[in-house]
Amino acid sequence: MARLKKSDLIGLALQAIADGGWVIELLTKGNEHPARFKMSRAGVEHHVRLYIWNLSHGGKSRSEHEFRIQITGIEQFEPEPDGRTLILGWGEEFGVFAAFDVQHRLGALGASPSIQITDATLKSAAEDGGAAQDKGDGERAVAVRPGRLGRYVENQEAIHAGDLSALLGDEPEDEPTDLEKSLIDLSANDLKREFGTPGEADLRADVIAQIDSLLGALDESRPAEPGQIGHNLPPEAIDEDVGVAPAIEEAANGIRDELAKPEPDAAEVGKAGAKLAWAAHLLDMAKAEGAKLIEKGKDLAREYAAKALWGAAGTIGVVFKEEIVALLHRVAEAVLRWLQHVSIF
DNA sequence: AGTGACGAATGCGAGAATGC
DNA sequence: GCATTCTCGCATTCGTCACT
Repeated sequence: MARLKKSDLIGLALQAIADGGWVIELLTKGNEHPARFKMSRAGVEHHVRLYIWNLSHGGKSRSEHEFRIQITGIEQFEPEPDGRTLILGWGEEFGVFAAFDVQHRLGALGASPSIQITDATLKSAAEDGGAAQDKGDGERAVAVRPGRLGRYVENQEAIHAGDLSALLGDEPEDEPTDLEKSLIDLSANDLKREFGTPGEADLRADVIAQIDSLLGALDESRPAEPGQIGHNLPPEAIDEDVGVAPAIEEAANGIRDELAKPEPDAAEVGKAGAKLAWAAHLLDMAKAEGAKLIEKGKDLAREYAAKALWGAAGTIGVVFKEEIVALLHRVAEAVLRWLQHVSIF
């Protein structure tokens, strides 16, 4: 069976999460295992530790239905402090990830322990998006299609507790728009860039002008007594009713700061642009789905955006917010034009 | 090209579950 | 109670890859 290299496995998982609209910042080298990374989207941010192996069949002498990962190269699993820990197996022939609950695997490991999952669970996930298998002792092995891996990360605890609604929901996959995909693609760190070429200054000035309009519109739509919002928006802040504006402002200011430099970090600009495009996407979805999301939304990021758009306290005018959505699109498009101009393929 | 490290394939054994 | 089956974990072997 095809076997992927460690760097490919890590890349596959990161790509699956990125395809869900998350901006990924890898904190370890490409083949370092476990991999650690930061995933962020519209003000929501998770630090993640990723353990991943190929999923293989149990062997000739084993049940034909048995698949497993074999834990090699580590003495024990170490959970990510204040973050998420993923134990994944990539099942190439099923096109799904197997995911195991780190809370049940925190003890010392043997010389070459393995963790099993059945083909029925893997097939079921390939069809339905996700599936769980009771392994006894309260442990559930989960299988998840790549397009929903981001949801798995967000709802890991509930899913291993048996609530698969986040994986099985009828909502469309959180597919990024073409604009977001293009920005994410052009945010690759290994792309060469060239600055100061003819026309580049004009494109750069256009981005800054659009950002100024956006920040101005945000200022105007701010309630009379806004309450000062902190710098970064930590994940736990989702529960607070602070709106999506701080995350937008942070991304916009980040772009402006970079573009003030003679040689900006284009990858950072691209990632921030993707964040703005995603915010616009969320706000569009929230507008379409209306206030019901505020009550029922399972996707925290979308709920968060819905609150921001509709104004949880009724203090923010929709007309202003629609204008802001349009401005977010314009900034992201301007960033894309600039990135396309400075990137060398 | 040689070497070592790593990871997957394979086989085996222990223990639990099930059926007679 | 015993035999069989199944699940799970461990050990060994072997192939692949990276490094020198």
